[in-house]
Amino acid sequence: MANKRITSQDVANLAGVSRTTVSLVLNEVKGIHISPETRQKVQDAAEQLGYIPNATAQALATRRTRAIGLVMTRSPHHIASDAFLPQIIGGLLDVIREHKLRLLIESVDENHRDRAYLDLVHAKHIDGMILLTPRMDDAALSKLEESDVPTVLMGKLNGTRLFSVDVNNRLAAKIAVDYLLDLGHTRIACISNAPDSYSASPERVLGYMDALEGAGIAVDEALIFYADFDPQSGFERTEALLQSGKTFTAIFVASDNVAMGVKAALRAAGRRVPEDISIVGFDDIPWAQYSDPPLTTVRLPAQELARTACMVLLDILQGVVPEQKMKILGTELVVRQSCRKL
Amino acid sequence: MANKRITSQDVANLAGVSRTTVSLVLNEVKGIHISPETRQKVQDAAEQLGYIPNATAQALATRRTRAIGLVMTRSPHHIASDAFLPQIIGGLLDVIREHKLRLLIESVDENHRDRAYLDLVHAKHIDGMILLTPRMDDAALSKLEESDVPTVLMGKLNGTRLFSVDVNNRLAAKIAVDYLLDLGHTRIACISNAPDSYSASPERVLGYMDALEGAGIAVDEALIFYADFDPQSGFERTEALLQSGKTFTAIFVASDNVAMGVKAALRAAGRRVPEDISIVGFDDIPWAQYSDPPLTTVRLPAQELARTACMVLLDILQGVVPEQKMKILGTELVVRQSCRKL
DNA sequence: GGAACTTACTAACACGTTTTAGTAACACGC
DNA sequence: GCGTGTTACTAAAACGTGTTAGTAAGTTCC
Repeated sequence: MANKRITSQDVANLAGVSRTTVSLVLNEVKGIHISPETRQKVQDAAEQLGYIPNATAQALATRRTRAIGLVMTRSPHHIASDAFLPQIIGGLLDVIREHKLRLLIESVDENHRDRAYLDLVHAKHIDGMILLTPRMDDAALSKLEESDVPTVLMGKLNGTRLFSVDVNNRLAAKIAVDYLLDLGHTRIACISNAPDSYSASPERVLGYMDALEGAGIAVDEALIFYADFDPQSGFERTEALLQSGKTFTAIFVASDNVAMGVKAALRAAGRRVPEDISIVGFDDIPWAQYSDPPLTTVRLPAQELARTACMVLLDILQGVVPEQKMKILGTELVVRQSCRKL
Repeated sequence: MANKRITSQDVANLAGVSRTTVSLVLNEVKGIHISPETRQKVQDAAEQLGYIPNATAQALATRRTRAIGLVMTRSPHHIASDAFLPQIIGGLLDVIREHKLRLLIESVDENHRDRAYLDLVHAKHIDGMILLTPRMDDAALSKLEESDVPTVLMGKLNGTRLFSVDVNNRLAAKIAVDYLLDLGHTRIACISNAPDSYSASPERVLGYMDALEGAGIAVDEALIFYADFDPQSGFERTEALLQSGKTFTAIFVASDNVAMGVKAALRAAGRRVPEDISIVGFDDIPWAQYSDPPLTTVRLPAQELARTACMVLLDILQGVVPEQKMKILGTELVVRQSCRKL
């Protein structure tokens, strides 16, 4: 049934006009005069033939692919257990669909990411990109900054020229730890979400420190651990924390995903939540409210972040320069049942 | 810094050859004779200029976009809480990167999906597609079947001509319920993962029935509920189940994601897992092993499914016809601590 | 009643590649 | 010295669109 592709030429022939006219009518180019009758003829012909413009040819002619890329630098293993990814993709798809764009997912591996970012855009696969969880030590990023590739970061990066969308990680963490302090906890451990080369991680630890200092409590470095995104790493850090022999009555875990592992490790060690140990998480992934006990956590508006990042990128692509370099979205402490009053 | 795009013409000029030769050399076209010196000259020139072929132009000329689409028919809300999506994307990216392809994510909304599938391919955005959780009542699918668009289904669809990759949902469900029977349970409820228009859902319910019938237990329709992918729906169905007044000692929940809500509802009603109620899940999402108690569930090899689907699609794209219409991957009952012996 | 403008279109080029059809030069067999 | 092959390349067509520059006809202005 190899039905030949229908081109704008076919439409032109059927309508009895030139290909140019077809293009002008179907793209609703303004500032140009086409008679209503001709317009109708073209539309009818296109309809009748079921004409679908070839996106590739359009992209070549306009030098716009109408696609944006979501670029991740994490390993396939980390991607697979990222509870946020669906929310982010959901948010992006929302905006993208409205604007008739497409979404390309790319993961750039550690080794040759220096070229990869730029290549993506140079090869004209995408018009611009959204960069997820950028690392501060990423040399490739500085190349990106120098070029004029439309880019929006999800996450903060100190001293970058790039546009970004984020939450105030430090303040949100402080509020979470303040909550534990208010409940009377004074020995509070901290397990951060990721290695400290990922900007959100040290920010959240700083917020943890801010809270302690605000309460006049000395920070004990031995109570601070850095996990690695997934529950397993939370499990391991918690084992280390328990074996350290340090006493503590609460843990601030800067990632719900990691907190899953933390809770499992506590359970394995016979410590109950919240009776023995209180836990505050971070992110409010969809499973946080269904865990046992329901996790008290900081709600990070993942979908909103994605939506906003996408809208900023679209602005840039249309030549509109956003008024602010960095957009900060609000967070909210969601109190559930994983903490108790001392 | 608007550094002009470098084209193959630039490379040709620098190397002192024609554009054709550049193309022949860089694409390593075989069956053609180019002297080693010329070959070197071209490669040097390309290297020196940092030449990156324009993917759009290549796509137009070759009529291959080197992109495949992951198409979902679920709503943005469901996408956001889909614990599988990251695994699937991870699996796809694995294969795709090896083959220097790209991955396009598309969600097709309920309303106008009749055209949407075909348009994607006709517009030449993608060479082929992987369809996630297809619905049996999807009229658009039959149009897809008639066309010769390279497509692979993740999930089973009765009587389809399309290639598909799946697990044996029915058998896997039977094994899960057999396990509960072996533990001595006889009053076993069933909460399926999704409405029964999604093929996996009725399959799993059938497996549940198979097990009961195999044990000589009559199926009680009042113990069977259909959830809607997310934890919330599991919560609600469980409330309904509890209010029905029916007695039961175990629940087979055909989705870990839904099981999260089921457990929360049981907890809210004061029923403990596994002391009062045993639960077997399905999927083995990354959080199943970290829930409290760790969830006994059927491991569904999500990444492998995605990888396999992708490889089948690539075969089709290269003109290789897979020997089997349907590839079935194995599942495995992962026994943890959410069930007790009666 | 001619210059200036507007309307309604179209011819032809541009986008950057792949690929087909060729060509020129040289070798080989007889 | 003439066909036949082979080697090493190139000119030009093709892919399907967007867009610029132009044209012919009709209208308005004074």
